Amino acid sequence: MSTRERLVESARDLLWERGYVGTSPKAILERAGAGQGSMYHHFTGKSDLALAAITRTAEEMRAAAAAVLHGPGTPYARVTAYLRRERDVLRGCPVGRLTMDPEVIASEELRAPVDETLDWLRAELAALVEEGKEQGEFASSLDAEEVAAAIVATVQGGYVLARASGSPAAFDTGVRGLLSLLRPADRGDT
Amino acid sequence: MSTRERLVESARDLLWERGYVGTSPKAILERAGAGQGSMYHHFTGKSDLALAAITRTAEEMRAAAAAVLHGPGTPYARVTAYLRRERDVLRGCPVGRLTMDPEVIASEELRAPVDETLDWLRAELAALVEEGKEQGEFASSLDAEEVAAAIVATVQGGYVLARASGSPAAFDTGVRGLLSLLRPADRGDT
DNA sequence: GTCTATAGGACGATAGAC
DNA sequence: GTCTATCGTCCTATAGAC
Repeated sequence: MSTRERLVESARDLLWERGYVGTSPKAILERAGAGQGSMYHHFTGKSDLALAAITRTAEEMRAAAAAVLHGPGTPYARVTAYLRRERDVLRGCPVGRLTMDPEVIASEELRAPVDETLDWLRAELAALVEEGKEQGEFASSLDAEEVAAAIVATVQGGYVLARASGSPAAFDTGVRGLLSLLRPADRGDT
Repeated sequence: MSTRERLVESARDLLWERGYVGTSPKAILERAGAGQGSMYHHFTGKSDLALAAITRTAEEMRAAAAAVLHGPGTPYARVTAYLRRERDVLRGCPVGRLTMDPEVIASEELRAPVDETLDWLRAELAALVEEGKEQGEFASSLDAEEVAAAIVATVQGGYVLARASGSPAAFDTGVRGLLSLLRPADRGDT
């Protein structure tokens, strides 16, 4: 792996773990096994490297979500698969956690990939819910955009509950609650 | 207000805005208009002051939530009132945001008030949902604990969506989605 | 109880050798 | 392209005067 590549990957790890404010260039360089010169050769500074890292993380997250959302099954089954897919729950969402970072939010450039990713996810889920409504799987009274926002919020908030309690169980409990509310009336399974 | 008091209030503001990692003693002192000696006289250090600040924030949050949750109305009405109560949405949740802070999560002492507050909120909502089930307002098939977790998660995740998009609207959209899923079948209003 | 002075190290960035 | 040296500032904490 090239030095540039190692820098981006190290920044991704640290951004996930400690956020932008909590991540120093020095820590990134140590993890990447590179000197300061390498970083300032490939990037203009901390924020430029962070942008590359965040952009890649956002891309990977979209790809992973798309794999499940565009998978097989009814809309409800695909929403379920998305909510239940394996997650490093206690590490939190590598994209969503950045919204709590004051310097990410203050920067149009750094916030953009975060916003776009969550917005894309919401739109994908909204399309899926809409499809479910057409097939009669979801109540026609539901607003697909609203329900999609609630789904994304439950996932993001699930990470908060899990990290607060120190256990992934809280995430799963919330997801089960949401799924029970979403469950088509004519189904009795779990 | 005493110097000690001003220190705690300044720390609360900055912890909310920038988190633990992003808040320096110097910034707290400047905001409080105090010298370093004052802080180290009243507290053993940054984490001790942060603990006092977090504890107070947690207490205030519980009191504010209790006022709505123990208010008048049916269980569904009270859940609605809780979800729709006025919030500084773009500032995020002063308690929940701390879960994204690596040093808060790493410290049993700092994490405890965060965990207890969210857990208390979940239990309060669970009791309310249970009450609603008994009154026939919520489906008896629902698990109160699970639904309560989904409600808390939606709120916490709503802050994430709002901050990502830079607009409080995303929070409200998610809340409307959750409320539509929770809404008793025999009701048709909004 | 509050102040200023100071410590020793980390912060983010730049310079210049190789 | 990568390195080390250095800059000026900020970090958290301690010392000691008042």
